[in-house]
Amino acid sequence: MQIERLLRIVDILMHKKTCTAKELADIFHVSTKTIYRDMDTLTIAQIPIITTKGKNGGISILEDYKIDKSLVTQEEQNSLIMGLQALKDLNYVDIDITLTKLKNVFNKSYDSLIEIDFAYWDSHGNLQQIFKDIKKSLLNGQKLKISYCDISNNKSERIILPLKLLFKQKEWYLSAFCELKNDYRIFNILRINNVSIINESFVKTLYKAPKTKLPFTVNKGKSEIKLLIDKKMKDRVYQEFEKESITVNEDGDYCIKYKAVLNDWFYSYILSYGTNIKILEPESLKEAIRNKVNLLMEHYN
DNA sequence: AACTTGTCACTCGTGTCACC
DNA sequence: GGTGACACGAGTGACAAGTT
Repeated sequence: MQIERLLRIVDILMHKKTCTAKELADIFHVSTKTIYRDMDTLTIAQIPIITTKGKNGGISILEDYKIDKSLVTQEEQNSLIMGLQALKDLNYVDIDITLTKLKNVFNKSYDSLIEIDFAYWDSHGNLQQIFKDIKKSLLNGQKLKISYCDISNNKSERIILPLKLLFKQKEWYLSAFCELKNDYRIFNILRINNVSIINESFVKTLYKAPKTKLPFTVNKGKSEIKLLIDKKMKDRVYQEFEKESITVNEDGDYCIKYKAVLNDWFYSYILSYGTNIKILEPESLKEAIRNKVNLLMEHYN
C-alpha cells in the first residue's frame, strides 16, 4: 500500500511542479503527517524531494531528475534525441510526435543544436532536387534512374536501387545496387547529373551492400597536387583542406599538398582562388589552367 | 496567513508464534 | 486448523515551533 502510494506520489510530482502535503493527503485519503513520512522515505531512497515552506510553498521534485537517474543517463538522452532529430531531418514519417514526447519527458530542447542538410552551402537548385529525390527513394525503397559521369568522364544512364547515403572525406556518396553493372556501386553525388524516381519499388532487406571501403575510387585517378595559397585566404584554406595537408610558410602563406582528380570541376575550383593561388605541382595542372585562362581571354578580345 | 517540521500518544492491520 | 497473545509498521490527531 505504501509502495504504491510512493510510486504514485513520484509520478504526480514529475508531472506537477509543486504540490502541497494537503493536496497529496486528499488524493490518497491519508493525513498530511503520512505524506511527510512518505517524503522521508523517498529522500532515503535518493529521490531528490524539495520542500518549500511558507506561502505558495509545497513539495516538488528536483527539475533535472525526471527519468534520467532511474532509467536513461544524460548521455543516452542526448543520443536518443539527436538520433530522432536526424531522422526528422530525413523527413521520417511520424517522428515529430515521438520527438516532442521525449523532449517533454526529458525536459529538454534540442531545436537549435543540430540540423542536417545534405546539400552543399551554395548548391544550385538541381543539386538540392537530386538530394531530395535520393532521400525520398531511400525512405520509400524506390528505384532511381540517374545520369552519371565517372572519374574518367564516361557518361552513362543507370537504374539503381539506393541503399545508403555516405559522407566520407567531405563528400557525399550514394551506396546502391546498379542494374547496369548487376553489382553494388558507390556513386559520388556531385557526379550525378540527373535523377528521377521510377515508380518501381524494391525490398531493401534483400540487398546488402558490401562493407564500405572508400579508398576503392577515392584515390583512383588522382594526382599529387602542390599549391601555394595567399595568407589572405586563411578562412577558405582551413575550411576546404585537411589540417594534415596544410603547411604554413614563414611569410604566412599556405603550402597545400594533397591528391585530386584533374577535371573541369577542379580547374574551376583552382580558378575560384583568382590571383591568390599558385600551382607548384604538377606541370600538367599548370598547363591545363593556362589553357583555361587563354580560352577565357579569347572571350574578351 | 499559510505552509512545513517535529514530537508524542494513540489506533489499526498484519505477521509470527505458541497452544489447544 | 483455529485461536489468542504479542510485536511491529503504518497511519492519525493534536500541538508547538519555525519559515516565508
